[in-house]
Amino acid sequence: MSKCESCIVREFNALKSLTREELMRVSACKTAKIFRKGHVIFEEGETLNGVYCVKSGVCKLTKMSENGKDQVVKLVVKGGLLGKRSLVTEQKTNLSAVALNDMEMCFVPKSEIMDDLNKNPKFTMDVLKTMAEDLKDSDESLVNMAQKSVKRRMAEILMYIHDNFGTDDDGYLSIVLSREDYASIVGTATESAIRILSQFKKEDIISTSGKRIKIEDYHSLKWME
Amino acid sequence: MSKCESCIVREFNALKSLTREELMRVSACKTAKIFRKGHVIFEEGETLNGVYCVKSGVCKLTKMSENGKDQVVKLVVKGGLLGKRSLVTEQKTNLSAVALNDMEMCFVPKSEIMDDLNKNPKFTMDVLKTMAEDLKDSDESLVNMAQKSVKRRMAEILMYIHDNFGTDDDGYLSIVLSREDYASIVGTATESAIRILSQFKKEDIISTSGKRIKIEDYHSLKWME
DNA sequence: CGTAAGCTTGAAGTAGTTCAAGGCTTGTGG
DNA sequence: CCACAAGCCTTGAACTACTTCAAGCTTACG
Repeated sequence: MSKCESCIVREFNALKSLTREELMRVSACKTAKIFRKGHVIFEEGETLNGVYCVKSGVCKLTKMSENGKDQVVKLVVKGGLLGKRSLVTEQKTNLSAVALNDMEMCFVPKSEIMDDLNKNPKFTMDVLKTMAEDLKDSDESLVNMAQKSVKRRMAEILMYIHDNFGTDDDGYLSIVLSREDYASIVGTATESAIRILSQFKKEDIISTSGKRIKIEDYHSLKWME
Repeated sequence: MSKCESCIVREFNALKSLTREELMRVSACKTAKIFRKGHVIFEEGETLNGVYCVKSGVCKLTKMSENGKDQVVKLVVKGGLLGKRSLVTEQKTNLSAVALNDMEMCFVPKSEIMDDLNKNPKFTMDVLKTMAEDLKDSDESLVNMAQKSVKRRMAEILMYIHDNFGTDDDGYLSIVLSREDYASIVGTATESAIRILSQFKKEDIISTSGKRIKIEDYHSLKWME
């Protein structure tokens, strides 16, 4: 098992503010875990006793609505921390996390890191900053959800995935989501999501191959209605 | 001007974690401000150089969508802090704040409080906790917006206002919002908001008097579709 | 007491949902 | 390696929710 001190992922998240000694202590207690595609990492309502740090792979954070449909709240990739909120409050988690492909993660027990959170202001400040950023993103999502059309939201999520997570060698989006996942991100019925994607396909804005999606005309997506 | 040390509002927000000395210093630098109904406290994109602490009155935090419509993100009342996010990150604010009725606020310059944020872990932790709570609320709102009908969302915002901000002596909601504000919270056209409220009125779930709203049958709201 | 701002209603149009059926992939066991 | 089943993906058609424009009404306020 590699050490936290030398883990590249550290550069991407709040752990970078820990001192060398703090990191070594954390490193000694962490557990590396592998989650297979589709695996539920944790579920809404569970008590988390630590945070997960994503080393590779992608997962979705979802919340169940009263109508029985899941809503995707956020996608998390390399460097992201799962369970930040539960670390700070004493509450159970309000989201579920599901692996979208095979993932490598490090689990750091709460007990190890709480002490640093209370004593290292730089670290606390850094967690605070990522939280503030999350909050800003969340405001943005809320407005998008409330005011934009399904078509527009779909265009934006495709661009978001393209820009943030990139494409594979053939030019297809490297994150492969089911139509149901897309529907759940955009907040619509699966059929609606499919219809929008079909329309994009007909207009030569995207091309598909099974579930995979390639963006052919990025510019058209950008100026969508 | 009264002192922060003896301000009751302090009990409701993160300032409670400041030591007596810290509070006295903050107190010496704060400015009391009065904002009249409808007054814009700050606007999206402004650089805030401090936080506002609400002593009385209510304000809405809104974000402008690309379609030109405002979306209400949050209502803030006594004890709430405005500009928390801008305190932590060095960024401009992403929301606008508008007074919904006459408000009393204290303005604390950033310079005064940043030092405490860096040196008093208890205070930082407390800000972190309220931020985590905001984030949870925000997730909840996102799911509601994405998955629930306008009617349902309207019912919930009425109950929310009733439960959190109470009623006046006649039983009317003590926060008075325009139909446009309701539309902007629920994320719909003003006419839709009006129609839903009219429907509630016809079904004797609410009664109205001008803009004011009284909830007659709380139970019907609760079991809405 | 007049006028502007906000509330209400109607009617027509559009976007999104739902149910139902059929077609493709992918993976599995014979 | 093929066949078949399960799980996606796709499409159609009817329905419902929401929007938009347009007009009339009520209330608050100078």
